[in-house]
Amino acid sequence: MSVTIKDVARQANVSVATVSRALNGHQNVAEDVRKRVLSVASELRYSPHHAARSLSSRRTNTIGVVLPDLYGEFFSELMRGIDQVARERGLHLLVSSYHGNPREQGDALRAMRGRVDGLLLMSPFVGNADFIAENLAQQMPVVLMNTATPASGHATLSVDGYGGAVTMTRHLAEAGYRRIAFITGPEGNFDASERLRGYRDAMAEVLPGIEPWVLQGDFDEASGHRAGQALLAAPERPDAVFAANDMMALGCLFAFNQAGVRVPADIALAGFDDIPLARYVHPALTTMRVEIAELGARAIRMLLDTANGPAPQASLSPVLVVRESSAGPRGRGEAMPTRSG
Amino acid sequence: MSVTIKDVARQANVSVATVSRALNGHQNVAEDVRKRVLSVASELRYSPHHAARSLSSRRTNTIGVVLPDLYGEFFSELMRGIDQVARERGLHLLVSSYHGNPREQGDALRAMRGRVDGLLLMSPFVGNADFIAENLAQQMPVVLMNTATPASGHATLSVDGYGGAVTMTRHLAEAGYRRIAFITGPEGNFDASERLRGYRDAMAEVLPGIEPWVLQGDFDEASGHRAGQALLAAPERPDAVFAANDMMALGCLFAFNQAGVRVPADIALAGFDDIPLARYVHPALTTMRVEIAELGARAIRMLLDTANGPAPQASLSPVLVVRESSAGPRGRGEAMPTRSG
DNA sequence: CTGAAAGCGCTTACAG
DNA sequence: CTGAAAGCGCTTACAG
Repeated sequence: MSVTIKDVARQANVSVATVSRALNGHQNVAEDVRKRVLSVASELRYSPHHAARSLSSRRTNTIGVVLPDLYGEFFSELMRGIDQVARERGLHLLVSSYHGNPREQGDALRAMRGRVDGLLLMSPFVGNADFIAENLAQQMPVVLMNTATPASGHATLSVDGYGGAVTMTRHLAEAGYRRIAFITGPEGNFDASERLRGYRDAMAEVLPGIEPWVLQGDFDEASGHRAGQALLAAPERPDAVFAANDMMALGCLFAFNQAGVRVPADIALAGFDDIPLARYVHPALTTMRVEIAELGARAIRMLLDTANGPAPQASLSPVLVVRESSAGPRGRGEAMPTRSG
Repeated sequence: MSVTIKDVARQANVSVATVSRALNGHQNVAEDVRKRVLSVASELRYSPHHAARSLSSRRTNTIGVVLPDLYGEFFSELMRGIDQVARERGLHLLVSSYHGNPREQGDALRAMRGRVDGLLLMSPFVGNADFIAENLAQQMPVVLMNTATPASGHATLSVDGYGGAVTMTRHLAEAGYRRIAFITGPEGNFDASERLRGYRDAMAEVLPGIEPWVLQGDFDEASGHRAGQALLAAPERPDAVFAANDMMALGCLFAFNQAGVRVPADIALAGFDDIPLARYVHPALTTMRVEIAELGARAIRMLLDTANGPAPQASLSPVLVVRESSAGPRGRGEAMPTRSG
């Protein structure tokens, strides 16, 4: 058996109540008693039993984080932002991912009961507001990240994918590209649909004579690679490709490299997210920078600082980062004037 | 207040003991009673309070994972392997990272008490065996990953960094390279020192007339970039660079690209780990493949399956993956016979 | 097959 | 400032 508060109390000749107070820094403990307790505790290598403590105190000092996935740069960065704030405030994180499976998401959500004081949830499935309501414990404070939940009454923090896609599409058009293909993310995904919507609206606005050209992807490298190959096999190739995220843009770039297609001389390329890798590939990738770590940090602060007021709703605007992969088709960065409109 | 086992018991007209048995799938519950209990529980959206359950059952169904860091492809892959096995066995993970800070490592280790049934620990500091012993709860089952702990009596699973570095150094020598520089990892790091040792021994063996050439790095991209610049500024440049991990190799590649130095025509390059990115950069990176996810999966299986027998010690051998970045200096992959020996 | 009761290791009013 | 005691929400021998 490991050492409990009783062992410390016995050894220090005080009650368990006093040990508890001394260890938790309460003021109503005599200084010499406090010292004795602390010294006995450290001598015995006492460490409070977490479950017991949280059962009686009704607090866990832990924040739950439920994400669709954990792998890849995006989630890695997101966790970094969340982790840093948690650390500053002395909180632990209980992380759970559900691999896109709604049943597992429900399990994960329910498994958080009695383990966390609040929840950060990313659930980018369109139309799952009811699902969230059903699986969320009634009183659990929560902040939804990049989650489509109209009028859910929950606090939300999102990346403005629509605005970002508009900006990128305009940039490509202004750089002189016309046949701009778009590789979209998974169906039913909130981020994916927002970015696609931005691409379509911007195309209609700045290149009204040109049909939007959309290829299906699912946000991973392999799907970008397949889309790249499909584009090369098309009767008429695009002169620019805008992928809904950087991972797909990299897969696409790989396909172009293999086929000997030069970027941007033959086809320009752009992504979305600005993962660290984007600047290391050759040519470096033009993309929309999303401050992913900042998204995580702001979400957890929102959770901790929103006492009982109305649920705040906020969004982060991505920033255009122009690199080599979208240098103008007539030379390096020489933008052709837009003929359209 | 949220709904507890008492509410379910009252509503189903049975005792809490029976509810507990029904919910936990014990056999000694009448079928109709079980059905009634389950239906009431789901109707009430009952979900057991984790802390209470683990306090009384003395099991948490949770495995603790304590890592130096959480960011980057290596840890992402490692977590994927661990997570998959945990999922298969219905276990949760409590993940904690200590950012290389030994005090935080001690905190993380002690914070696991009463929260986990077993522990996976990666502590790549040389000579920290005492530290681990002091901060590990006495009876806690643990598997150490890539941790230097001679005769610690704990189960360990490691990557054979020494053997891997020997293999890579021989490969470069056989491909005809002579002035092979090595970018090493952080001082006092077990993996780093094993890889460096392999490089030195292999150099002495296959290129006895040539001085080893070691640059300091710390396993991240930026340090590889700095090392690459330092190498380019040297009076006589190397004809190959072997970085102790892929991230530093990528940083180095970036420095070479910026300076217009061609890889492998001017200088060959090799890394270690085979992160997913290694095949996406241009030119694709020669490296030692470490099955990182497999390392995690095997470690957790070791933890779960090692009942009370002697602590097993195992290691994984990396595999040489030759890609464009180390094509022979006289042409594509034409290896020059080794003159040495 | 079922229930009453003890107990897991803490925290926190309540008295003093 | 300190202690005795109740209680957090469960599980599990122990009886029956």
